[in-house]
Amino acid sequence: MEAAASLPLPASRFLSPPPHPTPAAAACCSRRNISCARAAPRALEAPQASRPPPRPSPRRSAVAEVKAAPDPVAALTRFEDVLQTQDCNIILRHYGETRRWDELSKVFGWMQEHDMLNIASYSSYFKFLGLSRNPARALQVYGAIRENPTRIHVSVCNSVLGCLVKNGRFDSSFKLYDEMIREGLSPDLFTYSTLLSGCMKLKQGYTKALELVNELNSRGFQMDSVIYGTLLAICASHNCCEKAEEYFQKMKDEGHKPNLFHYSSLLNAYSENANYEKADLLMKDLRSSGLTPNKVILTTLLKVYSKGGLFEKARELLTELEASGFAQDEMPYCILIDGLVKERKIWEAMILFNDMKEKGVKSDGYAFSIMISALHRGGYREESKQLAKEFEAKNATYDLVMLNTSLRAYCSTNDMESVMIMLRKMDESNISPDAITFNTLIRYFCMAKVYHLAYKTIQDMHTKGHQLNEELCSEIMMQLGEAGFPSEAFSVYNMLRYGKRTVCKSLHEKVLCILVPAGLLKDAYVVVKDNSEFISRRSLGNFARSFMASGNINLINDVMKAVHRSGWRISQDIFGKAIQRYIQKPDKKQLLLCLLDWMTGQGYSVDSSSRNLLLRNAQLFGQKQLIAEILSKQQGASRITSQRHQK
DNA sequence: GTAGGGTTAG
Repeated sequence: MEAAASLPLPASRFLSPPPHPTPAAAACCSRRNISCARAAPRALEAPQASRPPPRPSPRRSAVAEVKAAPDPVAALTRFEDVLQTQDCNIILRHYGETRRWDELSKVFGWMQEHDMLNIASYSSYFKFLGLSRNPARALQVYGAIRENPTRIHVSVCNSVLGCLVKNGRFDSSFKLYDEMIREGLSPDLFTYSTLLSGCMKLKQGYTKALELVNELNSRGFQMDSVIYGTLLAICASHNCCEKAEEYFQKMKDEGHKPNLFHYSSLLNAYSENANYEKADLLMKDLRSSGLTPNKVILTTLLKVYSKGGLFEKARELLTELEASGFAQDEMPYCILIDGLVKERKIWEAMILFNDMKEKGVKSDGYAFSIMISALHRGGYREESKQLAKEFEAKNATYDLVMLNTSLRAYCSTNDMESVMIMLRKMDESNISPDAITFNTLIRYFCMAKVYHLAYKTIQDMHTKGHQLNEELCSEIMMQLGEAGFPSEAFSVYNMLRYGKRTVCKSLHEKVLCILVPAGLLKDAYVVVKDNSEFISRRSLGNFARSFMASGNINLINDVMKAVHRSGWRISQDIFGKAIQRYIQKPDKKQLLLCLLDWMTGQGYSVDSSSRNLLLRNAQLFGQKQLIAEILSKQQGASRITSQRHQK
């Protein structure tokens, strides 16, 4: 404070004509938290023509100066003796309302350092952090609040929750809400409408909304028109048409007059099932209640007709929309074009699309993407690609859907150059690919037989956390195997296997049939060890024989056990191959003895040629006696087992 | 001047 006062301040800021009231009086008023402007009885004095206009109070002019300052923090520091928390809040809101997020955070930080935060500061700041898409910062600031009364203050809580919901962090908003309740929050209707709006885009949103409605009822709250509005929208987006009707009626019964938003939500709920009879009745109700349908209502009605296949009525309505100037953007056309396309009236759709263009209606890509996809689906690949090119020539901006749509059109006509242009556009526009993008590319690379690119794309897709398409990837796994890339094939297998979903049982055998001929026996062993029950005897046998012949000798016994666990009786020739391997490596005698012991335990025995081989070479192991004993024990055990089998 | 919601197209 002292430091600030000693700064070389420009004289004009403080030495302007004496303020009214005096600084001392202002300080006195502000300490008692009385607005100086109100305390001064200027309004009662008859204004004289000759009197100068009243001067703003020092606090008000300080606020004005900070708002106008190029560096708000420096300006705040200059006025820190004058400004109070509510003044700083005005400044904070100013930066929020003018969307100067950087200054907003700096002002908040300054207030924090100077211990000048109150409930209103937090509430406003969280609201603006929501608008500036910065929920992480809101959580950080909220988490740092130590005082419990502030932490559980209802408007602070509501604004943090609102910030999360606005940014799509629905799950964390519900979690945080539970925590707030545990800490002592008493929610109000604002809290509930905030949380309910989070249910709109949630998969299980309707169920969650019901929970919240029950909770607010049990706390003794009455639903108001805002809550009903949110609920109707939730019903519409979750295809709960009857529930929407019920709420609409209940709301009316409780004396709330529905507005156009309520009507359009219910109308939208009717459009999902194309319930045009009810929609027509609702329109009558709307008009008789004195409301006038607006663009959105009429466009939603068009959706009802279009989804219901009532194309004549839809066309009439579109003409009406055009006449009212409500068809200046492409949306109503898109609705009708989409309806026609879904009824396979693709050429009618095309005619309407061309009409729209001739009328000079600008497309941001929606109408184009509907037509491009429709042509592609209908097998009109070249026409589809031509439209993609037309859009590309007219429009510089793309979004993810339009990029995916164009990409598919180019891929299916094998236009590699255009594919690459689309990928570059994607990079330039900072658009992250989604699962559709990846699968389109993977399919294309596979079709074009550039398997290494298909493989790279699968890797990329997996790294970015997308669920792989099993059918497609397993096809590429096979192709990689055939093309001589068994390690890559195995890597695709692992990405599928260790992705979240369970994989098709036949996948294991497929990869095994790639790994074994390629000599990747250790990888093959990994596959067999975990999935032997899904692998055919034939493939198991091939694997075991190959492994005994050239697999890692230290794993031979493990492989035997794994194959045995599948329920398959290991054939003699496989044991024979294993024994030949061991004889070549006398230093592995312990492993050999283990194998022979294990065989005895499982009722296996070596055949006569292996037996002779062993006895002949027993001195190599220096265990002639021991080996002879084991073999004779094995024969005895085996005799009993085979007798048992014969019975 | 602390906090709330909702409508149409790929």
